[in-house]
Amino acid sequence: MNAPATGPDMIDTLATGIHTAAPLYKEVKRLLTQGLAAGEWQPGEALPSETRLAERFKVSIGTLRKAVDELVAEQVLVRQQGRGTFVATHGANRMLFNFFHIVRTDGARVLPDAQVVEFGRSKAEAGEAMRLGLAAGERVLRIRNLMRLEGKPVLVDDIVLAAARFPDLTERVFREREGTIYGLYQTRYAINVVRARERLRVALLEAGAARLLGLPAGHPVLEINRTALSYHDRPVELRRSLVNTAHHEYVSDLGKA
Amino acid sequence: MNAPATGPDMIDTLATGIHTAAPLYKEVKRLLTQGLAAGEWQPGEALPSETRLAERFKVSIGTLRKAVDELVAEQVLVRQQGRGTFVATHGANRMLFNFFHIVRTDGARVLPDAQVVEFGRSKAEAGEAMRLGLAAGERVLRIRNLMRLEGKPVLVDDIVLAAARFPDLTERVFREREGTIYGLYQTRYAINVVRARERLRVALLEAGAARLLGLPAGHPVLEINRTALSYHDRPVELRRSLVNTAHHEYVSDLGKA
DNA sequence: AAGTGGTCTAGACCACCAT
DNA sequence: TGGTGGTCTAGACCACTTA
Repeated sequence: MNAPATGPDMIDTLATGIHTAAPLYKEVKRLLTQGLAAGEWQPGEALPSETRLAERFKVSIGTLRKAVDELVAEQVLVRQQGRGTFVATHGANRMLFNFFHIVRTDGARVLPDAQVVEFGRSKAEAGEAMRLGLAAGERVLRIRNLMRLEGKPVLVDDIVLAAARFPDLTERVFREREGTIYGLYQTRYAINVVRARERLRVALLEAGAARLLGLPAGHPVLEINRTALSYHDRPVELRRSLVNTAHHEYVSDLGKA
Repeated sequence: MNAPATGPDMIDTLATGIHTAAPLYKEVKRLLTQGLAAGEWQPGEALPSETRLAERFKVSIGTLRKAVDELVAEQVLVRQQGRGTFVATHGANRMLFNFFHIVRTDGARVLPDAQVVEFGRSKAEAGEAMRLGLAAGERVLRIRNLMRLEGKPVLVDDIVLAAARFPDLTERVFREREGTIYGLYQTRYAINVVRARERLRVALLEAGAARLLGLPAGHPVLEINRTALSYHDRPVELRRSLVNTAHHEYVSDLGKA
C-alpha cells in the first residue's frame, strides 16, 4: 500500500480517485449538458460563474473550464469576458453562420425571409419515423416554407416535426413567431437544436415547388436533406430544402472539424 | 508601487510581462506554424516532446499544450499518447474523413479511385489567377481526373495548380504517385493542404464529362468548386468536381465549427 | 524503466464589465 | 469596486508506448 502523497496529488486522489474510465472534465461536461437539457438554465441566461460551478461539481476551475471549453466550441454556450457564460440563443447570427449555408454567388451572406405556404398534420412515413426516432405511424407536423433572399424566392423548405413534441404548435403560432424557427423551438418548447447533418444531391422540381420558385417543373435544383439534433444527438426536425442555385450557392468549410 | 508578489506570479511576470496584445499561446502557435511551413518537421515526423518545445519557446507546458491543442483541432498535428506529436499526413483516412464528402446514399464512406484523363498546361484565367493568388496569365497545370467509387464512375475533377509551385510535375509523376493527391503535394513539394472551402451548385454536364460519367450531355449534376489552402490560408489548388448524385450524396455537418 | 502525451489541481494576475 | 472570464505558471500523477 502506498503512503499518501503530499501536495496537490493528495487532493486529486481524494477528489477524483483513480480516473481510469472517463476523464473528469468529460463527466463535468455531461453534467452540464444534462442541466441544459433539463432546462436548468434557459437560453440567453447566464450560468453560475466558473468558480461556483467548480465548487458545485467539486473540481478545480481548470477542469471546469475544460468542460465549458468544449461546449463553447460546439456553440452550445457563449462566453463573454467580464459578463459571464450564457446559453446560446438561436438568433439571426447563429442562424446565418451556423445553420444556413446558402450564400449569394459573390459570397455575401444574406438573411433569409421565411413565408409559410402550407401547414398540416399527417402520419410519419417509415423512413421519417426512423430518422426522428418515432414509432411507425406517429403524428407529425408538416410545414412548407418559401424562403426569399433579398425579396426573391430561392428555396422551398419542407419541415417534419413530431407532433407530440410540439404541442399546440399551430400555423398561427408558427407564422407569428418572432425570430428564427429554431428560436421558436427553443423558447416555446425548450428544444434546443445544437447540431445538424445535411446530405446534398440534385433533384428535379415537382410542380408545386416549381411554382413557388418561379421555375418550370422538372428544373434541376439542389436538394438538401437535413436532420437537426438536440442534446445527446436526439433528432428534432427533418427538413428537405430545394434550392435554386442560379444566383446562390451552398458553402462548406473542410478541415476545421 | 507594488511589492513583488511571491510564488508563481513572479515567474509569470518575468517570463511574459504584460500580455496586452496577443496571448502567449497564440504566439507559440504562430511559431509552430512557421516551423511547419518552413519544413522544420516533415509530414509523419514527430515534433520534439512538449517538455522540450516548452523549454525552447520559454513557456510553461500548459501554454505550449494550448497552442498544440489548436493545431490538433485543425488536424495539422496528431497526438499519440506515449509516442509523441506528429505532423499529420495526407493518407487515405484524412482524405476520406476530411477532404472527400461524397458518400453512398446509404451513408457508407467509400474510398475513391482516381484515373488521370487529361494533363496539360495553359495560362490562368483572370478569376483563377485571383483565387490562386497569381499574376494574370501565369502558367497553370490542368489535370482532369475521373473518380470511381466501387468501380463505377461517379465524379469528374478538374484541378488547377500554379505551375511554378509544382516544378517537374508531369503526367507520369502524377499518375504513378503512391497515395492521395494531397499526399503527393505534401511529400514531393512540401505543400501541405490543411483546409478547403467548397461552394456547391447545380450544373449541366458538357459532352466531355458526360461521356466519362456515362450520362447524357446536359444531365444535371452537383458542381463543387473547391479552393484548397495551406498554412496561413495560402491558396494551393482549385478543383471543380462534377458529381453524379444518383447513388451518392454530399454530406456536411453543421454546428461543429 | 524511461519517455511521451493526458488529466487534474492550485494559485496568481490581467482584461473587461457592471455598479 | 467587485465580479467575471482569459491567460499563464508550476507541479503532480496517470496511461500508454517502446525498448
